Amino acid sequence: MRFDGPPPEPLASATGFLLSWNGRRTAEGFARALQEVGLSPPVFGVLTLIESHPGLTQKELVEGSLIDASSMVAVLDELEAEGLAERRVHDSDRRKRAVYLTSQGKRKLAKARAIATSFADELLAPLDEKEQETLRQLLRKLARVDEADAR
Amino acid sequence: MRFDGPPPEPLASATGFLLSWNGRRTAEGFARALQEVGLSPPVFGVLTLIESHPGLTQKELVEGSLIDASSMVAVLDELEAEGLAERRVHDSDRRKRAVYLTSQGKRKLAKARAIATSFADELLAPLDEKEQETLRQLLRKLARVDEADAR
DNA sequence: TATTGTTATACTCTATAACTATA
DNA sequence: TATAGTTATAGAGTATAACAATA
Repeated sequence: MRFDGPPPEPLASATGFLLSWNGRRTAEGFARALQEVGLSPPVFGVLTLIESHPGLTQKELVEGSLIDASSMVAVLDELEAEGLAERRVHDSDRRKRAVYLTSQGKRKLAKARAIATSFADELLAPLDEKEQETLRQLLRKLARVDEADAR
Repeated sequence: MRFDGPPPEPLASATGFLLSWNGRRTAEGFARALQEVGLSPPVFGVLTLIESHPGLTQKELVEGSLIDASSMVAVLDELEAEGLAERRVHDSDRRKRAVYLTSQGKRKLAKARAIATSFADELLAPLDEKEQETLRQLLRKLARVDEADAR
């Protein structure tokens, strides 16, 4: 799909279409930006998740992410092959693997996060700071993020 | 990808991630809703485009949509096979095909539009009307829709 | 018998490049 | 020689189901 120009009318007046279009454009730009450090968006997401909860099992990573079990195997294989994360056998249950970042993984994640932030700044440049914050809060509400926190 | 619950923290605090996540969820829900009338989102988009500009050539449809030339062939093949649109040889240039909706295509589009509208209502239900309008305008601004109009 | 992780496989979507027919 | 449309093919991304190891 092409994202060089604005989305075509008459669809561009519908909020649902605008959500899809902006979302897809964001995802593709984000993926392109992350290629700089050789990461894909799912890999970046999993790195982020491991950092905030070191030692999660693969199953827990699957539950806490948007990725299914077999894709998680591929992601972790890649992370291990590049020395960014490691699977350790779980203490009490040898079926389980506890996953940790290596120090190299932590450094890579910091780099990737900087790239993601600067990409987001560029993406959101058409909006001033107040508008950006309004958008963020509306999107959180739409995704029901805060309701989930309140559970 | 799963969209049953809210997106995982800590990513859910980033506007860029929220854009991708909401966009993808919207696109998938929209696709599921359209299955009711046997249409895919690209097919729906092309139907909409033909309706607003009857007689466009395939090339013009490609330029006015987000779909590349070879995918457009597949979309139009499908529309013709189902009797929703037809390709006519262009008057002055026999390489070109001018594309029109059939009356059946117009009826189907009306049905699909009703489904799309009711899906969007449901999707946007967490926001009140004023918030929905704010979101719509922020997304248009982000997509630079109005700037393009002003050109 | 159930669960964790793995493998093999198939499916959808889209992009690329080669081909045809007309200009 | 260039353009409109078509066909064939390949690639990314993801999902499904069968399988091995362990509980």
